[in-house]
Amino acid sequence: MSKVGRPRNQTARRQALVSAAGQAITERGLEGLRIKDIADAAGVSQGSVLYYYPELDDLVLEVHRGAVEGFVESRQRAYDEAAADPAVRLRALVDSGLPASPEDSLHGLLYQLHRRAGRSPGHAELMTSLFAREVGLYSTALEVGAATGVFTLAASAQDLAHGLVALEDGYGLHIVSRNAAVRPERARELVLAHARAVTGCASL
Amino acid sequence: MSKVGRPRNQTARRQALVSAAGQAITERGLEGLRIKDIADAAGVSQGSVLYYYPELDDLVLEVHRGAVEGFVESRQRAYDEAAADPAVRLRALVDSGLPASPEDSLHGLLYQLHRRAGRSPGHAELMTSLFAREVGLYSTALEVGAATGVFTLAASAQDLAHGLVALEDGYGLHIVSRNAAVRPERARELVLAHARAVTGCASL
DNA sequence: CCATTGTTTGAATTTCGACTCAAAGAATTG
DNA sequence: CAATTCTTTGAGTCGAAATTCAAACAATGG
Repeated sequence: MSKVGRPRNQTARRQALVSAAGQAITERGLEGLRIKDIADAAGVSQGSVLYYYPELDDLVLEVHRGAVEGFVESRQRAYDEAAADPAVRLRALVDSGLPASPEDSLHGLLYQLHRRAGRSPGHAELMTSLFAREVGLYSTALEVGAATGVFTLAASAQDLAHGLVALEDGYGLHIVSRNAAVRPERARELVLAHARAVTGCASL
Repeated sequence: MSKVGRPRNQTARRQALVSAAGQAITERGLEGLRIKDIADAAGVSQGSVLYYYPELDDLVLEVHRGAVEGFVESRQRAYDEAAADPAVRLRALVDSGLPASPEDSLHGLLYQLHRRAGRSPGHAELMTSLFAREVGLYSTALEVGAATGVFTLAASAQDLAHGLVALEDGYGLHIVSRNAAVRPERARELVLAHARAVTGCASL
């Protein structure tokens, strides 16, 4: 028995491919995604890509999963690293949620991948999960603020959190789509103004 | 001179092709768009499609233009046909701005086409123009309400209008992407709640 | 150091859809 | 109706990218 043969580090290779695919999608878009690009970016042959991902859709789904994970973690980190003051933390959340420019690659990638959601249940699930987690972050921030008396919420934390995430998504969509009327700085100001309004916290 | 030959109704044919292309995009997505599908939907041969649109991108741009135009007109109509009461009119705008279901084809089409904006200036321009016109509609509604004393605006009509459009876009994106946590009815309620908050108009 | 199995390659093949084009069909003018 | 030009067709060509595959290349166990 036990002819192990050669149990290589498949996970490492897979990880490299996912990262390479993300890069390729960022550069040429989902539509223009070619196996060759992924292979080149990862420094392997086309055959290797297919060896690990006979179904290319699985790879794209993995890219999506990775992007969602990375994004949520970065926001969680922004929240945790901000000073404990609820207003500061809420502001940190807002700052971490908008694309800094039309070239912001993580946001660009996420919007690209979200488009698949209408057609693919797997992607829809990831988008749903991202939304839920972002709502969770905002909810917590709002509730802590309310509990400490810094915020006076205009509605349930849940509802307000939904609104903030949707607002961010709307502005973000316009930013990455190069709508000249929506500049990142302006979007940030408007989201903050909205946050100020619904929390009754002037120091935001 | 003057051998007119056969000046057919090119515009009618073009219009038919644009409509057929819109249908094809709705069904298979921008990525999967094939000349054959357009031809089939229009009931002509592939050659004819190329005869009128040697550059397929031009056709897609035309689809986008048509979708934007149709959407803006439908909202304008919704606004005009509502009773003159500012609150009723604002509500009509909100109602006409959200997809009624994940299958809403006009909204679906628009989100699909907006994705090209990041990569194509022509599409970016259309998206920008749509945004500006929607903002215009909301601005007017808000200003009329403020002038008649029905609304008490929490900020400039411009800024509030931006916020309402972005909010709609954000929720709309989740709806067409089949995010189960964002139901059309709920989204509508939340947008209205936001409108109520920023206008101080309880009867909204 | 040989046997076994996992991995990688790249050339050959297949697939699919865009694009070409010559010929046929239709409207208009005179 | 003859001449002219616009329109339509669809079979054939072309090219790009996916997919296959047999052979070469490790790593590990014994």
